[in-house]
Amino acid sequence: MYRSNTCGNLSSADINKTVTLAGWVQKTRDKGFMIWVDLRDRYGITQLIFDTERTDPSVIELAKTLGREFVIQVTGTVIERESKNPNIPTGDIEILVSDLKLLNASKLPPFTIENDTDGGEDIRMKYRYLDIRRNPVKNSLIFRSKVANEVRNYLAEQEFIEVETPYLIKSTPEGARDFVVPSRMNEGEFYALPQSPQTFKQLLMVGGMDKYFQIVKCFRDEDLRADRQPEFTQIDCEMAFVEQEDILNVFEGLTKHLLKKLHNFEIENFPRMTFDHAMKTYGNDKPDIRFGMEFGELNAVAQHKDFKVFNAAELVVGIAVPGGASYTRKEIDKLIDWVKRPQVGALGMVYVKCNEDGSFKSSVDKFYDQNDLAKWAEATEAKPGDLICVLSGNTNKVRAQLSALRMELAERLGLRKPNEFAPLWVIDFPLLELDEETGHYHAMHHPFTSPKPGQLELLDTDPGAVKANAYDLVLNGNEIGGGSIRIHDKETQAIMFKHLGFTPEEAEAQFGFLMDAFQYGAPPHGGLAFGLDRLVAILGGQETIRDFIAFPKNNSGRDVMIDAPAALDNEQLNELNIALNIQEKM
RNA sequence: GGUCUGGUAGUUCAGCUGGUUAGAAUACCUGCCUGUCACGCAGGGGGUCGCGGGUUCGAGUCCCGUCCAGACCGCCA
Repeated sequence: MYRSNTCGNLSSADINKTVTLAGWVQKTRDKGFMIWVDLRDRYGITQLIFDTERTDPSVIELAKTLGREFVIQVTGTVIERESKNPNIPTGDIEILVSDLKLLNASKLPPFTIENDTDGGEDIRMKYRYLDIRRNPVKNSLIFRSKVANEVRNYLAEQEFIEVETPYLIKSTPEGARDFVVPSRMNEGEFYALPQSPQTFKQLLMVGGMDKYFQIVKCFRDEDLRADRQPEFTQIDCEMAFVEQEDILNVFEGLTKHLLKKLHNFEIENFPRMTFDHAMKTYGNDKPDIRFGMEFGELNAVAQHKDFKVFNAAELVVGIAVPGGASYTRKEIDKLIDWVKRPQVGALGMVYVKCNEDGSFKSSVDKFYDQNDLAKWAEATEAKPGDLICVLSGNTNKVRAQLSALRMELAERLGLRKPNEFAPLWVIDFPLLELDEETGHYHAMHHPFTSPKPGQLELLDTDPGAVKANAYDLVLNGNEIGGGSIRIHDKETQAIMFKHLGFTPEEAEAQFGFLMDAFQYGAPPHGGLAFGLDRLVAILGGQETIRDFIAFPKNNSGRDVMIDAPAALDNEQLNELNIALNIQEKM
């Protein structure tokens, strides 16, 4: 037996007990007459004491050699501390050690194993196994496990069945790039790793599985972000014989269950907002509604004077920044520089200070009088003391820019409170999205999404106006889940593929198996998938998902710990019938 | 593919308009210390300033290139 207790559960109730503990040396404090050692495991820290008067000299001698992160086993008596530490759960007691065994020594760790480590991201990733010993990472992984358990509890209760779908599947040209795996037995052919189990879960519905879910890895070979990894985990769900309303209810229930179990946070029915309304009011299809600062469109009250910039603009739109009227000229100039950064891309910004006395001072006083500005304030719901920030130009671009400004200012003003949760359904997404570069439409969600009833005909006349039975669940400005009611008949699916630019032959070659299945009694069905990594991070109050993934990849998709990806040797390449074609860099 | 920021001790960083022997904190090592818990005190070791080239009497500092890391844009059905 390595241990009788953990380092987190002894208290004054255990005084005089003989216990055996095992763990890592967090820290030694050698006072000469006594040595204290903080012993750490997953459960906490317990203080060990080696006393020149009460401990065998040979044990003291060994204790003096202990360094950080040595793995030891001790046996001793639980005693009451002479000076207690109220900051930790085990602070009333310590272990008077009688036996010390060194289980394994440790090299000096490259960074300190503490909550506020001295190590940067880089070095922590290289020694991730040491990083995981730190509370922030350890607790994040434990939290993730809890979330996954609660998901399973809830869905099992609702009679969902967890089914595993294959990881080695077929590449399709739509959507994200696939990770590709060469087949040794099938010369010159490749599997692809799934971007999502989409078609398989639909086939499970055809197979009568009715209510399916899976906590499943998905893979996308696209560039990364703080909240995007090449392999990520989805809570993937599908239901048969359901309408959109049924799905929203089930997964609103799941989200409520998680908020209740993990944060004891209760909330009434989630608000619902159409995609069009979200874009108009927040410039964004995943608005953070923990705070206001809603868009006020100003075309009607700003395009009647000689200000050419506004008159030429498709959209003039502003937001009111609470308390912003007190910003200095310098601060406002910095704000203007911020929106002009290439990442945001605005050409400039007009501002209006709403003074406490009800008057207005703007950067365009030359063109607009107090009456005009009062109407702007009305449209943006600006109060005395606020600053109205106004952008103009191409509708889509301006909305994106003002949305970026809204989020940035809210962050600076502390309006994005991590312990507040504001879920939201965004519904009625467009079915298709125009690719500005190619001029072609592609599926906004995916090609299996059904159009709203009666809108199929619109596809020929005004494809951009067709709305889909598609919905996203948004939490605090993050898309945490999305789904749709699917197409379940071959004819409609064929029409969709046609509009997405597939020839009938291409559609048959890539998705023939699905359309075949639709001919054998496919039930109406739909579903949704949550991004587990992001969901866990947001529920955990963090922006970055990396600490909620045990072994994440870095910005360039590398695992710096195992040093992957890596080259294959020639023997392996030969076996796979692969010849490399790498151009020498000039 | 692009924009921006960074790379100096084990680690996190400072290092001005180019100018003696490149610093601090922390970690580490040694000694001291009768209740520590961010222990304290005294001392010590520790550097290819990412890499390559250039400008210069002289480069951590300026210029060019390159590699690496991070954030973002494009991308992510």
